[in-house]
Amino acid sequence: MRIGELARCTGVSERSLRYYEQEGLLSARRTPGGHREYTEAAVARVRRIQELYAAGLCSSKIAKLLPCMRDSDGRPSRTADECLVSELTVERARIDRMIRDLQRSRALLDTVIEAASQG
Amino acid sequence: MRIGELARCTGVSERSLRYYEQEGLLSARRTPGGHREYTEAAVARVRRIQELYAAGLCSSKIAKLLPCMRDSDGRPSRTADECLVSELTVERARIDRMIRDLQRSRALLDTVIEAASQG
DNA sequence: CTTGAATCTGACACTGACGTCAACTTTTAC
DNA sequence: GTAAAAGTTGACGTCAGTGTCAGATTCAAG
Repeated sequence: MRIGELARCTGVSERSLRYYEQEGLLSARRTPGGHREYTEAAVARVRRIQELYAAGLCSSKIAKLLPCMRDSDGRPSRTADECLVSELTVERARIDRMIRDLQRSRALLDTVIEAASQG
Repeated sequence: MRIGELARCTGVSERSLRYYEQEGLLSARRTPGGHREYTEAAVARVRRIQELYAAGLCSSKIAKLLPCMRDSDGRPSRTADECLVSELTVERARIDRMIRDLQRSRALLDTVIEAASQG
């Protein structure tokens, strides 16, 4: 699978896919001519990367985290070391705060929307 | 209350407070010399602004939304019009998706953290 | 009146994921 | 073999909120 197809079937731009490779999040075999060749597993991986970006993790954190996660076609290739675990624990706390904040903001929007539909 | 005090007691930088004013999110009376004078209500307002920023709304959305919310010292000065309601509904849907995504990512982190503490 | 702390405006820098364009090469289709 | 389509690298631009610095002004205290 080449980059165009992967882009189409994940909805992620080619630019982003090359960026992911540059950041060490995604790898690809190369054709003799230098074109990227992706496996089917890349689709799930790209989706997962997007998910983690959306959760506010930066490239370097994702790069360290990915090898510790069970992939669609394999067991995790690594276990998180002590340092990574402490980083991830911090991220998890941040995510928890973020969820709480989003729920509050959602409630605020609800109030305004409801007030408009009533009044 | 001047800008330094407001910054200290909200934890938001003076730079950001001036930016909020520039974006129409926060207003202040001025002393004869031009220094900003904030009321007590500004503290709650700044916290609310930060909350909405954290929920991913941009300045212009927040600017339109704020007058429709009940403030600590007052009833909403406006009701959202049809256009704003539809924008807010879109934002609410985005927030809902974001919460779901965060919960998924949180679960992923949990799995990795737990695997490390077990194995 | 003077001094120092606080504030003012305006401009430029940064971050990080990604858009976009240029110039070139590889692959694909006929 | 040739043209079109797809891919390559590299560089620079964007956005939005904020950091930071410079130079000028105002405020509070002695």
